[in-house]
Amino acid sequence: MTNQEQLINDLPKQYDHQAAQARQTAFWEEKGFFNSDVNKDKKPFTVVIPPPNVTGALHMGHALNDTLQDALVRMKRMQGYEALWVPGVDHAGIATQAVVERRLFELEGKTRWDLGREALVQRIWDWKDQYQRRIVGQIKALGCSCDWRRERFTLDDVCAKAVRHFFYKLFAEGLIYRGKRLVNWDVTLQTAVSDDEVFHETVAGNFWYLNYPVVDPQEGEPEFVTVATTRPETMLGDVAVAVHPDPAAEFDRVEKELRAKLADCPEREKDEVQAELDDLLQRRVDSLPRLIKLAEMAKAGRKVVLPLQNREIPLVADVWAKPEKGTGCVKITPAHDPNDYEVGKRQDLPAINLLNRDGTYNENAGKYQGLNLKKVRQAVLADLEELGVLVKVEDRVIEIATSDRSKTAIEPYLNDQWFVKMADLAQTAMDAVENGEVKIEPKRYAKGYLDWLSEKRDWPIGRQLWWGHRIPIWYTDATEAELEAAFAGRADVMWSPDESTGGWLVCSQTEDLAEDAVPGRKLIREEDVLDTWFSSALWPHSTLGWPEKTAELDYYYPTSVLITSRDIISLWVARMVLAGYFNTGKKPFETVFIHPKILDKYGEGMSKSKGNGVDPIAVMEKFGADALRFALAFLTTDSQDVRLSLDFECPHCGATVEQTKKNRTLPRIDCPKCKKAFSTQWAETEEDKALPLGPVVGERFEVARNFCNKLWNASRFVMINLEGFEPKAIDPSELLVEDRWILSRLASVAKRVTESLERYKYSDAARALYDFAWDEFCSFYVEISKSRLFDPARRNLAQNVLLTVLDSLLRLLHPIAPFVTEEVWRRLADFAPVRGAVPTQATESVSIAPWPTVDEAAIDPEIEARFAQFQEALRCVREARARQNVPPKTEVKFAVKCDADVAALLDPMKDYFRSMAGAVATGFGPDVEPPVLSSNAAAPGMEIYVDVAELIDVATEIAKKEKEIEKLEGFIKSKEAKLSGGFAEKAPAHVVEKERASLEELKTQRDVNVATLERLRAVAASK
RNA sequence: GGGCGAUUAGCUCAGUUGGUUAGAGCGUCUGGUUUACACCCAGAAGGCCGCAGGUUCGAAUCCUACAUCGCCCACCA
Repeated sequence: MTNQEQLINDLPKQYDHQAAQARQTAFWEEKGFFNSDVNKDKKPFTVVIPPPNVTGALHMGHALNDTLQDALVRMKRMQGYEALWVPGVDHAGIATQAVVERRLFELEGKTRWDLGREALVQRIWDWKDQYQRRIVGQIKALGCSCDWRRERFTLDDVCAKAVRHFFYKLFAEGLIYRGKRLVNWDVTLQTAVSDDEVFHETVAGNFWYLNYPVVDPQEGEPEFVTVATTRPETMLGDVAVAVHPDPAAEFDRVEKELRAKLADCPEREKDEVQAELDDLLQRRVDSLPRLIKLAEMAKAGRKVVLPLQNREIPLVADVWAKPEKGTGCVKITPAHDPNDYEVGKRQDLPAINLLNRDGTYNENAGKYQGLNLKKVRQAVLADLEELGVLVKVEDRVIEIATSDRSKTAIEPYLNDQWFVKMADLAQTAMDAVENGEVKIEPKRYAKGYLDWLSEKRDWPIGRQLWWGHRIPIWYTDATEAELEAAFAGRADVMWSPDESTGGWLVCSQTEDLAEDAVPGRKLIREEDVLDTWFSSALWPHSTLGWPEKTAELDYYYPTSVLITSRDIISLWVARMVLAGYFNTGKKPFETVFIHPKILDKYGEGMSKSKGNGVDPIAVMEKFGADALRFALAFLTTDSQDVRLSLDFECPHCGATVEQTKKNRTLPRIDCPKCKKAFSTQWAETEEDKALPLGPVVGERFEVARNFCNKLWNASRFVMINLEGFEPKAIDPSELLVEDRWILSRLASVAKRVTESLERYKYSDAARALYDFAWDEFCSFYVEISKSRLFDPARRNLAQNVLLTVLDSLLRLLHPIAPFVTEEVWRRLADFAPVRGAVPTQATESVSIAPWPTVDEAAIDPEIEARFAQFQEALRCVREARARQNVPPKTEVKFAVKCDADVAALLDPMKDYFRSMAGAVATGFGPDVEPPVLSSNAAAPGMEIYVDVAELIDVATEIAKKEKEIEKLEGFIKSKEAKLSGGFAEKAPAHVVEKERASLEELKTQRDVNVATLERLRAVAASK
C-alpha cells in the first residue's frame, strides 16, 4: 500500500468526533497556540470570561456563552491580533455556601454552627476544587481557546489583593460607611441578601383585624383603633399607629384618579374600575368621619395601648396610611417592614427589633421569646383572641418574599450593614454608556442599565457569610493618638470614627492586622465577608494584575468585548464599569454583547432550581463539541431567545425518551420501551453512576452534527482525489464558469461571515457557511468536479479550485467548529502541504492560519446570475424526470430554447446535465423546435423540453400545465393591476421597469405553457 | 404598575434601509445501493406572516389599538 493509499484508508466514512477532539485538544495544549503574551508588534484582542459560579456544573447557557466568546477570539487570533482569553471561576459567596450547607444538612444533619467557620470554609474549598475541575473540563471539552496559564479564581491571592486595594481606596475616599439598615434576612442562611436575590411568591394568607384601645377616650371619640395586618406577630414590635393627616383630601385625590382612569381605560376593564370606584365612595361614607377624628387625635398627641405588650404607643399622622386601604389605619413596625421603617424615620419613632439571627423571637417579644415565627404567630393570635382584640379574619392572597438562595422566607431585619456610596460611581458608569465610550449590543439593553444606575442606590456590600473575602476592617476603642502612634508612617492603614460605638474603624490595604497591633488595645476584626459582586466587579483588571502596574494591564486593558447574559447587566456589568473607572481610570471593555437566554421546550429559562439545566457534556458525547457549538451559534440572533427541545435517548435500545418536568431531575430513568435503566447527569450514587449515561438529544444538534459530517465527507472527497496534484498559481483565464462561480460565492461568503461575526450576528455567519458548504460547494461544485477529475487535461485545475475553496472554508468555519476543521486541516496537509489559489505552505494548525481575506475582485454578480440559470435548467430537468417517474438509470434527452447568450453558457455544462440529471442535451438555442411529446418547463429566459417519449404520462403533464397556467394567470393579473394603478407614476423608475420586465417574462411563460398544453390535449384526444 | 421582546409552513426558526411569486431545517409524501457522505441524494406537498384599523403606488417589514406568551424592574399594612 502506498503512503497515499494509507492516508485514504485512514479516512473513516463518518466524522469521528471523539477521536478528533482528543487528538486536537492534546495538540493545541502541547503547542500552546492559545497562550498569549504581550507583543507590541500586534494589536491585542482581549476577552475575560464571565467566571462561572463554582456552585455546580455548567449548563447549556454557559456553553452558549463560551461558544460565542471562542468564535470571536479564534477569528481575531486568525486575523492577526494578539488574542487573549482569560478563563476563571467565581466563588459565588452566598450560592456556594448555601449549596454546601444544604448538603451538609441533608447528608449529615449538621448546620454550619456545628462545624464552625474554619471547618465549613474548608468544606467549601473542597467543593470548589471539585467543581472548578469539572467546569474547566467542560470548557476545555467545548474547545475553548483560553490561555490556561492565566486562569484566575475570584478568591485567589491575585484577586484578593485587588479586592483589598479596591476596598481601601473606597474607604480612603469616604465612600464606605456602616449603617443600620433594614435588610432582607434569610433566616435559613442567616445572612442578609440583596433585593436582587429575593423573589416574591403569591400565596393564600389571611388579613387579621386588631383593635387597639384608645387611651382615655373623650366624649365622641372612638374607643378603639382598628388596624389590619397580614403578619399579626409583628404587632409585638409596634411603636405607633398611623392615620393619614388629611383623609378627606386623600379620598378626593384617589377618587379623581380613578375617574380619570375610568374615562380612558379599555371597555373590558371598565367594570372593574367602576367597582373600585364604588368601593371607594362607600368607604368614604363609612369611614371618613372616624378617620378625620383620628387624624385630629393624632395631631393632639393621643395614644393607644398595644395589647399583649401593654405599652402605650402614639397615634401619628403620616401619609403612608392610605384611607382607601385596609381600615385606613396602619400599625407601624419599623424594625420589620421597609415602609414602616421609613415612617419611623420620618416620625422619629424607635425601632424595636424582635428577631434573633436564627429566626426566633428575642427578649423584646416578652413572653414569646425563644419561639420561632410560626409558633409566635399561633400564640399571639390565640392570646389576642382571648383578649377580644382580634375582631375579624379575612382570607387574602398575599405576597411573601422568598430567598432565591435558600428558598425560604425572607424577614425584614434591622442589622448593621456596610455600604458603598453610589452617587458618583454610578454617574461615571452612566456617562460611559451615554457618551458611547462603552457600547452595549443590542442597544435596547442600555435602557435597563441606565435606569438601574440612575437610582443610585447605595450598594450593600456586606454578607453574613463565611465564604468570601473578609471585610478588611478592625474595630477598636483606642484613641486616635494611639492609632497614630501605632501606625506611624504606614500608608496602608487608615481609620475613621465608628459612629455606632464611639470607637474607630481601622482599614488595612494589604495585610491583616494583629489583635494587638495597637499596644494595650484590642483590635477586633469584622466578621462579615464581601458581596461576591464586589470581587467580580474587578474581574477585567484584577485578572490582568491590578493593582500592580503590570505589562499585561498596560497592553491588554481595556478588554475588547464582554459577552454575557442579560440577567446580570445591573448586578455585574454596571459594577464592572464603575469599578473599572474608579480603579484604573479606564473603561473595562469597549463593548458588551448581551446574548440570548437558553429556554427549555416549555419556553422557560434554564436554572438550577428548576433542574432543567442540561450538561453540555451529555450533548457533546453523542453529537460532538462542534455540533453543539454550531447549533448554538446557528440559534443566536439578536432578538430571539434560544428554545431547545431536548429529550433523552435510551442507551440500550436507542428509543427517544421524552424529557418531562418530572423526569428531567432524576438521577436514573427506566426506559419505557426496553424497561432497562440508564443514568442522567444528576447521578450521584455509585449504583446510578454505574449505569450507562442516557445522552441528551435534540433536533438542532442532529442537524449540526450532520453538517459536520457533511463537511468531513466533502473534505474526504477532495483528499481522495488529490493524487497527482501539482500546486501552481491559478491562471484566471483558464477558469471555467463553475470555477468563477464558486470562487465568487466563496468571496461573498467570506465577506459575509467576517462582517457577521464582527457584529455578533452569529446566526448569520453560521447560516451563510451552512448554505454555502452544503448547497453550493457540495451539491454543485463537488458534483460538477467529478467529471473533470476523470479527465487528465482538466484534472489539475479542478483539484486546485477544490483545494482553494476547501482551504478557505475550513478557515472560515474554524471559529465555530474548531475540531472538525482542525482535524481536516492537518490531514489535508499530508495530502497537499502546499495549496491555495496562490500556492502557499499550509500552517501547522488552522487555528493560527490567516483569516481569509475578502477577494472583492472575485465577487462577480454576472457570473453568479448566469450560473443560476444553469441551476434552474438542471432543476427543471430533474423535476420533469421525477414527475414522470423516469427510472434512475434511464437517460433522457432534453433541449432548451433560449437566446444565444444562455446557449453559450449552457453548452459547456452538457457533461454536468448528464452526470447530475441523467440527461443528454440535444440542443440549446433560439432555433430549438418543441418536440410534440415532452415534459416541459418555462423558466426565465428558457423553455426546457425533456423528451420522455414513450414514458410520458399525458394526464399528469396536463394537470401540471393547468395548475401552472392558473398560477401564472394570477400573477399576471395582479401585476397588470399594479402597473395600471398609481404605481407606475409614483414608484421609482427602476422598480417600475423591473416590474414591467417581469410581467413580460410571465406572459411569455404563460404562452409557452398554453402552447404545450394544447399539444398535450391534442395528443390525449387522438389516443 | 413600568419597561423590553416575541407572535411567519405541523414543529423550531430566518426574512437586511418597505419593492418581483415570503425562505431554511426537521417532520410528512414520492423515488433512489450515482465510485465523499443513508448523519446521504433527487423531487413534491404544505403559509390570509396573531387580530383590527391606518400610512403608502406598494406592508411580514412602518404607525395605532387589541389578543396571547415570555423576560426584566418596582410595589401592594
